[in-house]
Amino acid sequence: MPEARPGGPGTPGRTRPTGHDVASAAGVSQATVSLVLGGKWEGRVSARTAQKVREAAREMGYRPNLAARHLRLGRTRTALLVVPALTNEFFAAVHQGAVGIASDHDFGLLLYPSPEGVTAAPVPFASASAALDGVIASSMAPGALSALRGEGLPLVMLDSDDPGSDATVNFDIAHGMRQIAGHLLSLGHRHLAHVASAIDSWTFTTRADSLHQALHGTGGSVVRTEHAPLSVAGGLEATTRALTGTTAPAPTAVVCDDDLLATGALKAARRLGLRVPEDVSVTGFDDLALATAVEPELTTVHLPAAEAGAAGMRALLAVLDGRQADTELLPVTLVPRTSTGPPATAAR
Amino acid sequence: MPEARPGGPGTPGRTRPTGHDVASAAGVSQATVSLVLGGKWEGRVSARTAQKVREAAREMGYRPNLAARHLRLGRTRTALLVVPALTNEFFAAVHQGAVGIASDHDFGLLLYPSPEGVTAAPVPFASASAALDGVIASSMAPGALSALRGEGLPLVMLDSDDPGSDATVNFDIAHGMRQIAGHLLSLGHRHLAHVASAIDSWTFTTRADSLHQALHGTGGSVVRTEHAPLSVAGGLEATTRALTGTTAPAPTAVVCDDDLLATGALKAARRLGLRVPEDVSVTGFDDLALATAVEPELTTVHLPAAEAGAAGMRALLAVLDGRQADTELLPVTLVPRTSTGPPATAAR
DNA sequence: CGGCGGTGGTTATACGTACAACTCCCGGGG
DNA sequence: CCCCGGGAGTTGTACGTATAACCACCGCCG
Repeated sequence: MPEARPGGPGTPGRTRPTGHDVASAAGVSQATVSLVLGGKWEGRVSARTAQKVREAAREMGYRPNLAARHLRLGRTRTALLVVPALTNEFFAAVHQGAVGIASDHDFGLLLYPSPEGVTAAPVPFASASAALDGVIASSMAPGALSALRGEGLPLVMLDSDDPGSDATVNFDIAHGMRQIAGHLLSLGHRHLAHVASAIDSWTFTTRADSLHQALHGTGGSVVRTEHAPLSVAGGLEATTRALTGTTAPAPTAVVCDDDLLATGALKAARRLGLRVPEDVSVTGFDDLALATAVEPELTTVHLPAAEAGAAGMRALLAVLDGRQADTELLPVTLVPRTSTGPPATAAR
Repeated sequence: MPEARPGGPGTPGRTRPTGHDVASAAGVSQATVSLVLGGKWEGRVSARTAQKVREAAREMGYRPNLAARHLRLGRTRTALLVVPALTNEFFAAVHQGAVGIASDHDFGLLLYPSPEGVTAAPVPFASASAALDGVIASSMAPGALSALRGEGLPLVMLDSDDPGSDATVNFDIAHGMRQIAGHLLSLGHRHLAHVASAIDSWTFTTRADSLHQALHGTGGSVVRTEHAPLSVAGGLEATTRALTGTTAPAPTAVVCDDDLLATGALKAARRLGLRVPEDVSVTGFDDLALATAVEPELTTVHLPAAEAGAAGMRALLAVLDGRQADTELLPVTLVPRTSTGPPATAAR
């Protein structure tokens, strides 16, 4: 009893050719088509037949129906990338890196930009995308991924110390902060202000810890710490507090947790009538495009964001292949620009 | 003859429950499960049975297999968003808007960030994602989508005049440029420089045309036009050329095609020893976060990028529903900030 | 001359869902 | 008393693919 075509009678247009169509065009069976196009025909199909099949497929513009393949194989070749707010250029770069590797391996990459900051609402799976082979989560709080955990999906974490993941990709933050500290110390700075993110995530606690450890036993120290939401406005306010406070030794440099905060710091200095870097030095972190857009350009630490996305995707593919995927630590580099210089009171 | 489970014997873990599992748990047939969970059981299944089914489904954590559903229905509830370079915050916002609407309607949204500028390489479909219901393309040159056209997929274009699309969403650029022109004229400016994008796309030819039309018959005019790649560095160079040229009446304001160029213009002015806005005014376009990050903050035109993404997704859904989806024109608003002011030589 | 292995395919499922068509049961009207 | 209608489910496909299992043919060896 023939059933009405799901496409319905309202679809007079072209229907895409299937493996059966290719088969009859080439005078073989659908199984042979699948074998040939799947690449595993060595010793099962003659070279001449294989050629005939490939030709027919090309002429008809055949492309396999992914839904059918996914159903058959139980895998979808689709991964999900979870990031906090894609409007931060950093995560856009992460995505770009990941999508590059993904499409190299015929993988689709879905993107879930978590609505708010790092400790976002749990990722909603019941809704859209239940057909995933794995997940890459960037800078997410462990809690936000509890819904994921239950799915038993392979999970790769970027920039996190979550122990529940199958693989991890991190930046060498400690080294970056040592570079920042070393740079400022060598310029003659001893008293630093730290403008830190108010978000209590591993990403930023690590940055704070690394800064303090880098200064340990060097004669330099953080004389003031201010917390701020991760934005230009936040950096402006926090820096204003840090520079107008009544700390005994006034800070001669402001170390910021990222470039947004550092940009705010530049604005704060200007409004306070301070010149950068003559009166106060400012450093950022991440090396966003913003760092070279502002004046003076920011001394900052470059994080290879795209490379992190790529590494995350590679790690996920490795896990899906059953191969071992270990923790990876990506190198970072200091980029000295014009927002830092010797303090006016340089004691040399 | 029972076949080995595709998952293979290497998967000892949990397999997800299927509609059949739910059916036997509830003591009904799989068809009934599908009916109830599909929501179309009115008059076909008793309320008590429906309740039983829903309960069983919830307890077992049942979620339908999307691949199977897609195969059966011939639709995938997945769309593709094509943007030029996601690292531009503007397109990140477009995506955010689109993904919001998409997930409201249980749609997945794939993202294809075209590697280079607007007139990018044709979108590669043979590779990753052949299972799409429709495409939204933002600021893409018509040529880049030729591969798409052949697919016969529903296509919504953002910020383009491509006639081949099923629906279009545009910004009211003409109004924005009239606002810019009016603002500068009322401040007393008569001689303007135009720093335009070197990219020859509808987006930017429209901006140039609108500027000239807005000035027509007002006494103001563009005395100098410089083209530049769409970046801060490009804006810097082009503005330097525009301000050091030997045009008879020197421009007192620089109108830039977007905020990146305007940021470059600020840097150029500073390097030439000109104060903004006392010696020269600068305007941007788009109202990126960058506009308030720089000093002085940019007078610019706000484009509702997220709303455009949302409108595009809504239009696509409408087309897929067989409803008519017409061209939509989104309103834009001038945001006066501190990068504009009366010219020093204000002839009033 | 019979059997045997290899070459070159084909046939038959099964994946999980949505839905058309069928079945069964029960009450009421002619 | 028989048939009809409709409520409540069930049975049977079909979507397009990947692959296990089967099979026909041919040449060759013992």
